[in-house]
Order: sequence, then C-alpha cells, then structure tokens
Amino acid sequence: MTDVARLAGVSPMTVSRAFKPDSSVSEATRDAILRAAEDLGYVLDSTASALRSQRTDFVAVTIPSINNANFADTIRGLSEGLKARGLQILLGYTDYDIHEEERLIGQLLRRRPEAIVVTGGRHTDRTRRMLENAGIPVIETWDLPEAPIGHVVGFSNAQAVRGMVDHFVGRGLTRIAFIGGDADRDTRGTDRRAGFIAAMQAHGLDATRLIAAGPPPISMREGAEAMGRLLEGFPDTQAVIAVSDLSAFGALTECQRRGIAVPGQISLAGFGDYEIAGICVPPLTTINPFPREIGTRTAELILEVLDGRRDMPATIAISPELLLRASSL
Amino acid sequence: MTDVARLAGVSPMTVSRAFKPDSSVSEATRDAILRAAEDLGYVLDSTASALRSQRTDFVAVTIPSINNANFADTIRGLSEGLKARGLQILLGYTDYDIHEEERLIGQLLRRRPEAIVVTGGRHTDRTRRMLENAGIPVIETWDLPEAPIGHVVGFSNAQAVRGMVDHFVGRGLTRIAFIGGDADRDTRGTDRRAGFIAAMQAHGLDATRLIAAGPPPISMREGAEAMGRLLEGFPDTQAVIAVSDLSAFGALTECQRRGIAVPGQISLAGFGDYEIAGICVPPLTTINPFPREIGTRTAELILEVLDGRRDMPATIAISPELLLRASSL
DNA sequence: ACAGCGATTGTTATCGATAACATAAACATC
DNA sequence: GATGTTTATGTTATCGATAACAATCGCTGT
Repeated sequence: MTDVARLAGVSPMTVSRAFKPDSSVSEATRDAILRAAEDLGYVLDSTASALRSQRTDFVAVTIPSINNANFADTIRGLSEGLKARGLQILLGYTDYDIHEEERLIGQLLRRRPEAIVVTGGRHTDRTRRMLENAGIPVIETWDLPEAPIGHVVGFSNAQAVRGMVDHFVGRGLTRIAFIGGDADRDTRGTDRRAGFIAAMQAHGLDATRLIAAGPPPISMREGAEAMGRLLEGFPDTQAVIAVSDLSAFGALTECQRRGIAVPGQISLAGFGDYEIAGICVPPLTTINPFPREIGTRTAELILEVLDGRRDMPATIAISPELLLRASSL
Repeated sequence: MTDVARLAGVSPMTVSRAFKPDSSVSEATRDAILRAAEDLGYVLDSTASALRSQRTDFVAVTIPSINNANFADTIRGLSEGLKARGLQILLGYTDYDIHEEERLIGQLLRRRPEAIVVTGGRHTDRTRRMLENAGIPVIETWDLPEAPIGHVVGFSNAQAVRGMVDHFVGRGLTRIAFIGGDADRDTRGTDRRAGFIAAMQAHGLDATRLIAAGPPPISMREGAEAMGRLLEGFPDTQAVIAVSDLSAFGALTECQRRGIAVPGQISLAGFGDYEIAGICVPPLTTINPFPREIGTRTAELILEVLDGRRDMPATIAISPELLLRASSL
C-alpha cells in the first residue's frame, strides 16, 4: 500500500480510503490510486484490514453436507442476500455429526465471522456455549429448536410430515410405511419419522412399518434397498413416505424393477421438492420446505441485526407446502 | 490472550504456543493454559495470527455452481485432503460466468489464500493476470487448458465424449444427437459438444442433430424439453448423448411420457456418473470423470507444492471411464 | 476582509497474535 | 566439574491496514 501511495503521490491512508466505496476521496485521486494499484499488481490485504477494523466481512455457515441440493439452495439464497453488503460466506460441513460440528464451529469462530448460521437445532453442550459466548448473531435453520440459541429461520419437520399422513389417511389409505429417519445423527430425519409416528397414532393407525435406511446422507440406492425390504416384510403396504425425495425416487425405481404400479398398487411420497420429484414418472408427491427462502430470510435477518435492530423476531417460521402429485393420486 | 496468560501464570507467547500443536510447551503448562482459555471462553483470533505469521490456512476454490453433485464431490475430496494440514476451503461460485469469476477471484485473493483452485481453464485476461501475479500455487481443474496458468488436474471433455460416440457407432448406430453444450458460458459443455461433432465427422457421420438446452446449469427439465424438440425435429434418431446425466435423465423421462422405449427405440447416454444414472430404470450409460479424485489429487498436489517441492508435474491427467449401462444396450 | 463550514488529505497509534532472538533450567558427555 | 545440548519459557518488534484525530484548502455569506 505504501508503494501504491508513493506512485500515486498520496499518503497510504488515502489509498486505503480509495479502496472503500463511498469514502471521501476526490474522483481524480481515486482514479490515480486505482491505476497505480493496477500497475503494481497491488491487492488489498483484507487480513490486515480485518484486524484493524474488527470487521472480517465473513458470515460462517455450517451445513450437514455440501452434496445436497436443498442445503445448496439455502446457501444460494444466503449468499445472494449477503453479497450486496460485501459479506462473504465461510462454509463448512459437518457430515451430519454434532461432534464434527463442534470442531468445525470452533475453527470457524476463530475467523471472527460477523454472524453464524447453523443447520439444525441440536448441538453438543460445548457447541451451545461457544455459540452463546461468541458475541455475534446466531441463526439456527431448517428446524424449530425448543430452546433456540439466538434466532431461528426454520420449520417443524414433524409437523410437515403430519400433513402428509393426513393426506394419505384422507384418501382412505391406512397401511402406511416410513422409510428412513432411523439414524439419530440425522435430526431432521428423526423428526420427520417422529412426526409420522405421532400422526399415525393420532389417527389410531399402526405405526410399525418403519424401514431403516442407514446413516445419512441417505442415497437413492438406500431408498431402493429399503423399499425392497419393505415389500418383503409388509407386502400389503398401501403407501410409503420417505425421508427425502432422493430415497423416495430410489423406492420408485425399485417398484419399477419389480413391476409394482405407482400409484396403482402403492402410493409414494418424499420430502424436499428436489428437482427430480417434479420430473420423474410418475412425479412424486412431496413437501417443499422452501430452502432458498430459508437462505434469503436468514440473510435479511442478519443484515438487520448487524445494522443494530433489536426488535427482530426470534423465530421466523417457514410454512412447508404439500405438493400433491401423481405418485399418490 | 493476555488475560489467559495472566490466569495461567505464563507469558502470552506461551499461550500462543499452547494453541499450536507440536510446539514445545510442557504438558502441564499446556493443560493449565487450555483450561484457563476454556474458563474465560477465549477463542484464538486467527485474523491476527494470519497477519503476523503470513499464513492464513485458506485455500481458495471456485466452482461454477454450488448445486452440482460433481463439483460437490471435488470439493469433498479437496477438503478432506486439506483438512489434515489444517487448511480451510474458502469457497466461491461463479454462476458459470467468467466475469463473475473475475470479481470473485479478486475478492478471494484479498484474503491471501495459500493456494487457489479454479474450475475450468478459460478466464478473462485480467483474471489470468491476477492469478499469475498472486504468488501462490494455481490449479485449474475439470479441464485441460492449452496454456495452463500453473498446475492442472483435469481431463479432456471433448476426448471423453469421443469415446462415447465410438461406442455408439461401434454398435451400428449412425443417427446420433447431442443435447446441450450450446451456451458458451459453459465451457465444459461446449467442449463436450465439440468432441461430439469432431467424433461424428471422423466417422463420416452427420453431426447436425444438435439440440440447444439453454444456459447452464442445465436441469432435468431442460433435458426433457430438449428431448421433446429432438423427437419432433428428428423422429428417426437412434441415439442421444446429453451434456450431463441430469439432462439425460430428463430426456429419459420424456421418452417414458411419450411411450418411447429406451434403449429399444432410442439409446441414451449422459455424462458425470451422477447417482441417478446408476439407479434409474433403465440405468444410464455415462462417463465417470472421477470428480472426487480430482479433488484428492488436487489436495495432494497443493500440499506437495506448499512443502516446497519444485518437481511436481504441471498436469495431472484424469482418465474418465466409459460406463456402459442398459440405456444404450 | 474574515469567520465558518464542508470536503479532502495527512499523522499517529493500534488491532492481536507470533517470528526471531534471548535466556534459564535440566540434562548429557567426557 | 566444566562444557555443550536440549527443552521450556520470556522479550521485543512487527505483520498491513485503518480508526481517530488533526490539518489544510477552497468556498460561502455577511
């Protein structure tokens, strides 16, 4: 920066100002400085900048898996909303493991993010403590935790599945199975499964057709395998709800391989409104939890809180939408 | 850090050392320091650390889209390989736009990453200059650029598709179409399309069955629409190669909706070996470019170069594998 | 002509850690 | 027992920017 200053014939402070938009530098000086910087190949060092100004322009974000279109949509919404303010996302993934989450959040907090967004509402005690003491806005997403740490932008996974069960029961189906949600590492999965059981019991129906699909992430293949086991264990099943569209699609392919008509013999539904759910044959009934909106609402919330607004709602509830498609009609 | 030092009865320098693994601090002192830090809720400030030590422990990575299982796999391979050394990925996505890439890389370089990994080998002149002058290892991936900036870990998209064409021609098919690869923003897509055209011409075959699928990312839906247009424009088509498995699957669903047998009436193939290609009915012939391996090899390369090895190969070539499945048999 | 104001630029000290060097204690070697 | 070596810790200066304050300049209005 000193070199640039010398070349442009100004003080380093003026160079610093020239790199900040809407700071008071005359048009002519700024041009000269930016030209000098380009000539010298100078690149601002935001590490030093962050140290002095105590502003890193980072927002830390944790997601369970980077390879998941739902979470990717949330990241896109987030990143778009934050980009306007020059905030950069510092992304980490937890592999659906709250201990890995603890390690990761410890690492991320060292970078002094201005806010932190975590997926899910279940954490280790130490993680909770770290987040509470971080002194920055904390937003839990994709869930409605009972005891939020800071803000929440999410929905009840259990409740959403209840709506789905009601739909099937309303159509006269009673022998309904649930695929997945068995691994307690996947808290959203277990919530969905719990919602299924609660809803079935509320209707006085048997909620024992529970097929394990293994630890997350649950793939299409695992959905297919689970469907195979379901058909062997409970051949008279009328409807299947899977923990995600990916496993639901896997289940659908298993039906196709076995010559079982969907929805003729068995109705199918998933969760997440992934693209595949809308285009496969038949298209899958599913639930759209508006992943992108979770991201954009979270970004807006962060910007407001960073601007000092104290009256922001603690919880922003997203209302998932039940999408009825041919796989259950 | 001063507070922690006081509480533990040591100097700040010793506290600093206690937080670095394998630095010479006695077991007893380190325990006392870590306990004091935990009590005070102290979190190391890696911004200051980075400034003084000139080591940020960041590796910058750009990908076209965060919502793509292939690139996500590369990120996973990368991040796993780098984690062992305490290197954190600073991820950004370009939306398949080289001008957005320029902006993004400018931002990322301000953070002083220790290396930068970019997807693709086509950039703006200014991007090239920035990367050349960054003074850090530069790795271009998912491509084999003619004039690499630094290192390369990739493969020839055109060549890979040529293998696919040879396969179809070898089976006696001649009326072959290509879906996608029309938007020049998607350089890998255009390379695949170019490879298709070159291979068809090498066989003396007509390479005019080219169906546009629009700007990237090309969705399943766009694949389906393109298939619709293909069937209307060239009803006698025998085989279709799509720019990715996602569009290939979309095309497959369109065939299902129209009652066209795959592979009975039309053979289909995709690119990428996404999970769906292996499980849909029929499973899709595709090309596996080993996205994860691109990531792990890149990580190894970075570690070697950061360790000062000067004899690393400029280019690490990945050999994509042709996977023959029922959709083309 | 001169006080007063805003716009632009400069000066100094500082953010929080750690590299580099210095020192002290413990231990080994002959 | 004197000397060299290793291990553990302390001291000082510094990384590269910018916050906070100060100074200068041109202009306005009376």
